[in-house]
Amino acid sequence: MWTVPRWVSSRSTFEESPVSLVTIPEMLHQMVANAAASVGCDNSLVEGEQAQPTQNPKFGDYQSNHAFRLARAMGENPRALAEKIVSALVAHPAVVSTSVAGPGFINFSLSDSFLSAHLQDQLCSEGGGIPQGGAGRTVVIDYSSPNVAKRMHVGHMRSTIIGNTLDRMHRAQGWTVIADNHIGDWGTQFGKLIVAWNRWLDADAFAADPICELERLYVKFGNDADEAAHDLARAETAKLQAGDAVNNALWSRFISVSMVEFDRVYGRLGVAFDEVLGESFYNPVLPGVVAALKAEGIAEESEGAVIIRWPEDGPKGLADTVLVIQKQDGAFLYGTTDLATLAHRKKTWSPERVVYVTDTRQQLHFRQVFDAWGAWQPDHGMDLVHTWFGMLVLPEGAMSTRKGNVIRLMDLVDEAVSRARAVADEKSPDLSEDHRAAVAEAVGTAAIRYADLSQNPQSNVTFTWDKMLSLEGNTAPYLMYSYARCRSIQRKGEVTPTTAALGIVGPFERALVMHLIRFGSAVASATAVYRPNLLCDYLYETANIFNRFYREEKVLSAATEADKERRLALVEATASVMRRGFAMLGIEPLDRM
RNA sequence: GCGCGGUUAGCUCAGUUGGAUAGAGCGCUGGCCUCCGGAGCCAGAGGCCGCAGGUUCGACUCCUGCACCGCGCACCA
Repeated sequence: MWTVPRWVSSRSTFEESPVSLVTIPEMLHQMVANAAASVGCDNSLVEGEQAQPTQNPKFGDYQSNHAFRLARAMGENPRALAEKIVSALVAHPAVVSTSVAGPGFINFSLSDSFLSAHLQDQLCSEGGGIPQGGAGRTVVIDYSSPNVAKRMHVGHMRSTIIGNTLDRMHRAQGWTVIADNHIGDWGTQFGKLIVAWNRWLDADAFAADPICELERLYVKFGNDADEAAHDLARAETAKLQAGDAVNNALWSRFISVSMVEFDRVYGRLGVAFDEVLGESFYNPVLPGVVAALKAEGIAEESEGAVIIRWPEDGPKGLADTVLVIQKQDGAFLYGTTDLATLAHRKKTWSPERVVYVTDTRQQLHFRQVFDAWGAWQPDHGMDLVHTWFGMLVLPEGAMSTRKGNVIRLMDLVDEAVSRARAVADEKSPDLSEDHRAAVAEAVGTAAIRYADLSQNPQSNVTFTWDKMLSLEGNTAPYLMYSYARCRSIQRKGEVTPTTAALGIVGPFERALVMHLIRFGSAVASATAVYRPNLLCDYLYETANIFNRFYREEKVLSAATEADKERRLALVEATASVMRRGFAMLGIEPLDRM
């Protein structure tokens, strides 16, 4: 069996590298800025700029737009300034040529040997070219958060998949990640469930499929409960909260059967948490939170409830809004829990950042919570991020248990795997039964993840089976197929690729190398804006460019041994980037499919 | 009413600090050699980037106004 080769740098020390730790866009910008300074420009007029890859190879490899920005700030003609800057550029071994184009673009062409050396360094570096900007830093990521006693449906999918991918992306960049599943395991629904359990439980049904029976009971309560049942439910909730032994035993049973069900889905989708601290975990400290907020003058009593109120001239978006942290009847709300959760996270992990992954409807809520927390703990020092995503709706409108149009996450996974199985049976009859089953599982679950991840998270999603489960075009199977092609070539190549063999001959090899060296910055920028779709785009392009290379250049039957070894090295470079990308997206790399 | 999003090809959607000729998938049309995997590749048709102004060397991108759609705004999460 082919194994993943270990890359060995052909250079003796990292210091000899012409690339250093600076990225190419940074390096080129620095050259331009130095030249600009030498002709009397003040670079501080424009901050935070970088060079960028060109759209079209005819403009060279990278372009700088620095002259435009300087020219604006200085009131000069951009084209003339660009020419002045270019004439002052200091020669650099990596740069083959520079030119001024159009109204003032400064274009660079880089040498092939520099580009392949850069790729070598990337492949030999610890993160495979992914900047380790998270080393020594801790982030808590809060995602998925389903409610106990109900099966997960496709409405839970986005938080789970996007959150898990952000989790993986952060880990790949060296962050210490605490993935926390803040499950909904507390509240008045348990009183109802206990009443329904006592009245209508079908023990056999519970034994066969516990969470299905719990759902039935909950729905039945909603449909059939009379006034007396509702009164009783309130009493049972009160008993539970007072620590009644029987109710507590039932409650923990509801939670444990729910967790078993959740874990089944998580396992198939490649999702795992470090902590599962639900709402109930914080329940004991909530009275203290409210008392503290009142004592600080942050919260006040109003109409019998305890609220936090923002004035008319309050922060943007919060003006004239209210957050209720304790109801008239004394019960606490999720805002209260969220504040207690922040306190716990600060005390336990002291993270640099806390990231919440929820849908758009909770934007106001988290602004309120973050602002209230800042007022309560002004020196907390945590960066609080709510990265929201758009609504998932069905073509016929909202999904609701009442309408009976919920699509369960497990059913979606089953359907995806079964469709993938049909394709595997058709396309790869030579693989064994077990092998095809494993391929179908990997392809089906990856297709679901990718279908969600490849969209801009903030767009709304209209759910359709065919879109969700497509196996052609810009989908996970396409990426996986391209990877399997790499592996197939390697299996048959019987030559261990080495970084020393890396090089560039011709436009297709060059395009591939140019793209592969952008991997790190693609990961970094996707993470910076919490948008996995940018990473999907990058990997889709990787597959595209590789497939073009594959079509145009023979690897195993290359004209010379040098061509073959060089191209085999490029194949492994591509596979290596894809493996790392797949790991972040939660896609299993398959050698055959 | 206030706030947050959205409006890009027939459909579903990308479009990173404002950059050179606005991209992809699906669908449609036409191709792919006895050679590394056809879940693939190549080519073509298809656009008033919601409308109207503004900012500037340059606007799908920034600003203002308008239209339509979605969501949120005190005791659910």
